[in-house]
Amino acid sequence: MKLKSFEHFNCSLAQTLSIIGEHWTLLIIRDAFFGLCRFEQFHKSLGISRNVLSDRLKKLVGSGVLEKSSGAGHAEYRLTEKGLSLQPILIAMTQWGERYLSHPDGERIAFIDRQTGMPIRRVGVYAEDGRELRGKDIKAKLGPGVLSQSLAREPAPGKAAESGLLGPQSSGSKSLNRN
Amino acid sequence: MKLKSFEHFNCSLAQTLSIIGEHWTLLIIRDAFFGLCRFEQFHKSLGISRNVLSDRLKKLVGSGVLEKSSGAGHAEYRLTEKGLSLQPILIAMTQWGERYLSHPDGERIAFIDRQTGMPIRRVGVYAEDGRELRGKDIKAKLGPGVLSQSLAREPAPGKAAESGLLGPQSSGSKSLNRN
DNA sequence: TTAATATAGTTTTTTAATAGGACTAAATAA
DNA sequence: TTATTTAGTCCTATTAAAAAACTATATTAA
Repeated sequence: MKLKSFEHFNCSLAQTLSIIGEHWTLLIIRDAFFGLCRFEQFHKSLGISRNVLSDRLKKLVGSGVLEKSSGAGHAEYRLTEKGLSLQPILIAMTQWGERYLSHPDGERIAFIDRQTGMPIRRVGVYAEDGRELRGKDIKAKLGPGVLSQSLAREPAPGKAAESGLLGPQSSGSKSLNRN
Repeated sequence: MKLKSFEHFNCSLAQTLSIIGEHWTLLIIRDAFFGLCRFEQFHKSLGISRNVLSDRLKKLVGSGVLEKSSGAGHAEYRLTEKGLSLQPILIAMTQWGERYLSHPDGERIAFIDRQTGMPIRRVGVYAEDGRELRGKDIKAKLGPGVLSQSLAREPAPGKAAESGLLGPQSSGSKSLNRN
């Protein structure tokens, strides 16, 4: 059957994954952050099949993450503002890999504040006053984008409620953590 | 052909994707953050095929993101410390979706500091002194985990250099942005 | 001008992964 | 004992990805 898409879930995470969650997509974006912009560059850098690369670039242009310019005889793909805003996600994932999948020879990559030369603060969840938050320090508050719909619509029989994605209790605010 | 795995790239992001980058995986983890812990709960919540769910749960246990306990007659899957540390990634992706894929009825989800009741600071990249950094404010510094290997090993002929993933210039520190 | 090369794809074939449903085994409840 | 719940496994049809060959266009070299 056709690969199930996440874009019909009324969930910001699921819809984000429908754009950047496909195989290869985030590595293409990563290369774009490192300055690659041409088809052959992505192909060589990643070893990705040309047909898949072609498909992914089209989708990324279509979703506004990359923009294509066919200026000087050859195509160029560059990150838009929307694409540049993925930077915290990429860095958070890289830092997680550095921490939990570390290389025996030591650190692979660190991110430096160009202005001061100091390492950046670890990407994490911080309170407005700067405290670092984790697990049950944080709760998720649902807004009208999910609540209006979940009150108005009945889920199709035999299918899981898509708003039910938010957990067993379906309204109010929930801990983003066990218990 | 077999789906190409990213785990042999010497790259923290690629290896992280080899663990959490498969179809459905991040939504399973999301549900685990919302307190779901049983096979049938994930199946119903997501509408995922049972065989795929079984496969993903096994892999997540194998990589230490979830732990399985078969205590009270039924299996339970719970986030480990390693899994809980994915929270900033999930929240950053959710916030990106809120911002760029917004729902017509308004906000879907916001994250609240339980202690103060205030919204959390947006997950982003911050300097040690608290300034928010973006694009070319940040540079990537390569460490021994990539440099020692890239000096010692020659890439296989006909294959892209895996350390070449870090862009056209292969050592020193690079901007994590175009320019 | 013609030939060679570079670039950006498309097409084709093979194989693996997913969707969906049926089935199974064990434990629990009625 | 029988029914039900739970956590899977198994099977089939279809889709997506890998790999390589091919095409079209533009640029460069002879």
